[in-house]
Amino acid sequence: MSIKALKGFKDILPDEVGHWQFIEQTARKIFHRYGFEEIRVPILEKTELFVRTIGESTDIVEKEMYTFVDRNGSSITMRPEGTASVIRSYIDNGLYVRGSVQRLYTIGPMFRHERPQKGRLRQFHQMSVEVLGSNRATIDTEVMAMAWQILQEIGLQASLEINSLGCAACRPSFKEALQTFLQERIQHLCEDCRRRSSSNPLRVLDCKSEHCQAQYTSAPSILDHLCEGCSQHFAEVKQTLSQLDVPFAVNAKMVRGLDYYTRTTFELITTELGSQGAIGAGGRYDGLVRQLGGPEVPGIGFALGMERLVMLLSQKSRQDLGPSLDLFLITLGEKAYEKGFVLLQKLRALGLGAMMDHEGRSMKNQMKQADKQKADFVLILGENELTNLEAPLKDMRSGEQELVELPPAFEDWASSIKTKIRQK
RNA sequence: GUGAGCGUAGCUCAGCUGGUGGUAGCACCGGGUUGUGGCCUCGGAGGUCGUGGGUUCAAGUCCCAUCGCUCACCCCA
Repeated sequence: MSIKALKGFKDILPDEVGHWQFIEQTARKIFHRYGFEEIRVPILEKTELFVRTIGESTDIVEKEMYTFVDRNGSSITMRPEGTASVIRSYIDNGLYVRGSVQRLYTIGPMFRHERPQKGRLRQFHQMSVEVLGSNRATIDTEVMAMAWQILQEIGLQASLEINSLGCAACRPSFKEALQTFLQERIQHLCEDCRRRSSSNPLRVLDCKSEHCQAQYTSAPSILDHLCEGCSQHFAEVKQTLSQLDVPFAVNAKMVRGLDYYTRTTFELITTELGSQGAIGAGGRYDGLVRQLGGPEVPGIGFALGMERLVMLLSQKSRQDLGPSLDLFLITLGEKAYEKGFVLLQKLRALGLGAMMDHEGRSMKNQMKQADKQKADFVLILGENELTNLEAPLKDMRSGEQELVELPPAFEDWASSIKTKIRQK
């Protein structure tokens, strides 16, 4: 029995890695355009970090974390999301002294022990972004506009839904109103909603049951309970999103799975991935830094799900994004192979992408390899070429080929070949 | 955690009411082209039919168990 990868853990194979690189490169380019800097944080953290930030009674913390005791007896966890670690690092390293506003992004694997399905793995990858140190609504808009632009430049479509969850001042009154509403019709609700009505009432609004949703059409809306500050903030977010021509829809029933969110929350949603429609999501978390022992610093961030982006992209385009090669060197016979092997290395030292066959395959086979590797040129080196000191250089796109002189001094071959290739 | 579906070549899959594993497609190797790719054509190699048990003269096919994968619920990126 051969050894298989763990359930929910997947290899990203050479054939698909081009999509990953394209998405990452596009995103990095845009992050930098918006003044974000990369930060790389550890994959393991003390368990306490996630319990305190994400929330003790969330699904993530209750049943999805890879948590274990290390050899020293301390409880550590493989990060289930990125924000907590970045905030920890921000406080840990006193990054607020670098400037009052920090714009950070990080890309890497996250781990959640869930039942795998389409678009949901146990190890998955996120690109996540945080802005720390500003509570202006325009920052919320800027961040959403950036997420929007990344999708556009990758060539994907999604809809942006936004909501406001209020703040410590106004959310309690909404929670109370909602709970009263739920109590009044508790017997009409599904089992899950009954349970949630006391443990996490906001969550019921997200219920999938049509019967429950019918009830909730008349439920109190968080947007009616926002305090003046939150209300103004949300109004400004909507207004500036429109000014920047970012299309959005308000979804007053949107709830997020992490407890730390305040005010603006948003999701980027697609209908083309089956049941896992969120390809990106985030929101504001104004109390979080303080809560973790840092200064009173507001923050906002979001994460994009790499696997989901890759899936969308490969559904859309079948184009091959793999790397190409400058030259494939065909050798015929052992003597040519030996010379060619040294020449190959010289070509590479000059900065050319170059490959050859090492298995003594036929001419036809070597041409096929050149084609498969997307070589721009092929140089053919056999007994004749070695004696005549000239070799055919074939342009694989046009099919044309010309003889290039091979200088008697072996060392000069590579640069003369490079010159020929670069001329084209 | 709950439910459903599926495990046959490296990949995607045929295989009817049990009766000798498919000239199947893609990929791979070779020939057609004594030294020129993509297209075409001919040939070749490649399998403990997931595993274990049961029924039967006979099991890829039926039954049971087990492992694995997938999708959905839930949750979320």
